Amino acid sequence: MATRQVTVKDIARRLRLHYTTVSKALRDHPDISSATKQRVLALAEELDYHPNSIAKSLKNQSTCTLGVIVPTIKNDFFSAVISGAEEVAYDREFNTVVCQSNESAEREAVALRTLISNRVAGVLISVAQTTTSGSGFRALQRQGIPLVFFDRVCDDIEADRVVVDDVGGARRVVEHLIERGYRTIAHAAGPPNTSIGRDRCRGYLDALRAHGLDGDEKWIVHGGFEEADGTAALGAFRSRGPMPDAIFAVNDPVARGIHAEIKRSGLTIPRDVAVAGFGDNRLSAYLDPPLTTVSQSPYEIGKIAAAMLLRRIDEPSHQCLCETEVIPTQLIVRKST
Amino acid sequence: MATRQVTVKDIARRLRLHYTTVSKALRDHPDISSATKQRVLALAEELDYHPNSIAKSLKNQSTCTLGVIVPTIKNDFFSAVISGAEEVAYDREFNTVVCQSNESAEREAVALRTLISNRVAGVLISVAQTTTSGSGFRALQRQGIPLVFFDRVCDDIEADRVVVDDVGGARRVVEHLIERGYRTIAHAAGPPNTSIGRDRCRGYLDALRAHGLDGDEKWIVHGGFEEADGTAALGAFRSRGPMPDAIFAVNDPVARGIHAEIKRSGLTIPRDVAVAGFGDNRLSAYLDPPLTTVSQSPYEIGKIAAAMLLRRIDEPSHQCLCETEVIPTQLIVRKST
DNA sequence: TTGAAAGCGCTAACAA
DNA sequence: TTGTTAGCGCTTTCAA
Repeated sequence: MATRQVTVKDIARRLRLHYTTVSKALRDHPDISSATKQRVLALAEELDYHPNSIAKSLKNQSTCTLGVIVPTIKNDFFSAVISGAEEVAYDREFNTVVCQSNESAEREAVALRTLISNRVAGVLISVAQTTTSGSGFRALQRQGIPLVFFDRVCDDIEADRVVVDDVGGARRVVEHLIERGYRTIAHAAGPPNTSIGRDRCRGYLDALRAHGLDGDEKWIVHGGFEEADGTAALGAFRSRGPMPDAIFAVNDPVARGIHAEIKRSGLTIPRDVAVAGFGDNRLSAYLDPPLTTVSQSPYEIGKIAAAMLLRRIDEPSHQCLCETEVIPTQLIVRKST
Repeated sequence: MATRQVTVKDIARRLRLHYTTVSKALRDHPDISSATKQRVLALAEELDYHPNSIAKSLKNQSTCTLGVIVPTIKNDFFSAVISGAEEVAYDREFNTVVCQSNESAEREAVALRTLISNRVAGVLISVAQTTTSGSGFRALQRQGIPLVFFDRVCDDIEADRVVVDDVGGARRVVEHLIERGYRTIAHAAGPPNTSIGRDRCRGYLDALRAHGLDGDEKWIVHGGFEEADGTAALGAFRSRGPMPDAIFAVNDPVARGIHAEIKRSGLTIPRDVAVAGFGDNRLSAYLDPPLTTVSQSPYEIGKIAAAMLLRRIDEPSHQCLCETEVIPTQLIVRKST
């Protein structure tokens, strides 16, 4: 135990062969006679040889590793995306290393540097809430490492993207509220510096406008993506006068905060206030009443994003024309509206 | 773009220094004059130099990477464990690569081989449901790579472990059922080849025995860890005669399957049948009625397991004395019992 | 204080 | 068919 790991040289020495011969034999190179190959393979097995992919990567100047950076993996959505991406990577014998930014731009930058240093073949990223500039991502591109954004994208940078139809999904759910007869519809919006925050807000406003309902600034409150932000948002609405008929939250956690706070204050959902979210988290179906929301297909997003990234890795040539894949959403109507 | 990444040699050439001098300067080696260091650092910055950790790893014969293998990351418990582990690793500037076995022993073996090939410094693992032998793990140890099991351990192998007090937790929740007056208490057990399946079943039997309630074989049904296994278990109980008073499930997803199926069949929880789980998944508090369960601290488990692993990595010397850390559990009583 | 040489494990190109 | 040489980017040891 704790003995140095066995290398091609160890095998070569024991077989009185040159180590390059062993190397070729192990990779089933046509040069080598099948008799030799068998001897080599047998001894490799016996000695418990494991090829050193670090050395291989150094030699090949490339790794078979995809980096993934997400705000957190403790989140239905991101963990499903990662699963999807990993699945695709696995089929191509690529590894996946996952980093969490914890919504911190600084930590995201560290992750980025680490991935560059590890010479990953490509990076999938959903940007942190506090990230304001795309300069860190440009560093990746300067190193020739392809980059695919998913879900939360960075606008000031040219790169492939996989996003859900945030504007459309938001519009759809707000239209649903309008159809149900709600008239003063508030929006617990996300951080305005995030793409999904902006887009979902735009969808909300689009829907109102399309139905001749003026969007009133006082019915929009910006916050983060957590449950606590929902609680805070409700407080803000309350302080601004009478309660709205309905509230559309930027995502399900925020909706959950609102949902809980409304119930806590003795009001009834949806009779007094209707609530809708975005994202269709696992939990949302179990709330009482269950939450109306918009489903995005995270597993699919992961698969598509990884496939896109692998395509870029395969053909680094036409680096210029960036694609944006928009994944359609689905309105999930439940009892909260 | 797509230009070769810059190396110490590039910096050296531009500065008319030897590349080893640059290497030392970058690492702030005392040999080098501060004037030179500054020039090197400045140019490194300007040229966007990123050290190649692959080369470094090859040279040092070691990486700063921890491998983590879990059945799936789409699971509260495992994703929280990973978060905890990553946190500890991050503080020590270690990377974390996460692999999913999807509960398949074969895929787990592939992950193990990959991690060995990538010469990770250590491995954290919670074994797949279908893994029967520990031989794959022994391969790791033969390579001198330390291994820490968490939650689902492998008994026929000597290694560090971090487990929750499965026996105690199960006993505690079953005792709670007995105290509430339930008498025929069934157990939807896990796969008998998993450590947690066996231990939770043992805790269940211990509690019954301690209170003079004979464990009857017909009240134990073995299955997997998924919601569907709960549905199946309830079917099995039903076919064996009248319903039990209470059912203790090996984990929360299984309890959820049972919970839903009981409601579907028109019975009331806990009046007709009480249900308890294990694990305190996020969802469980939101069921109607909310699920009584046992909380294990996954984030803590991850932190402790990673710390244990790092200690082993730091001091590979006393490889023999293996520790087992048992994390206490907490009974969470809710309305389902 | 800086430079030179060697080597980590592997592969590719070429030579025998 | 097998062997030789060189080099990937870095660090370590020793020499200048």
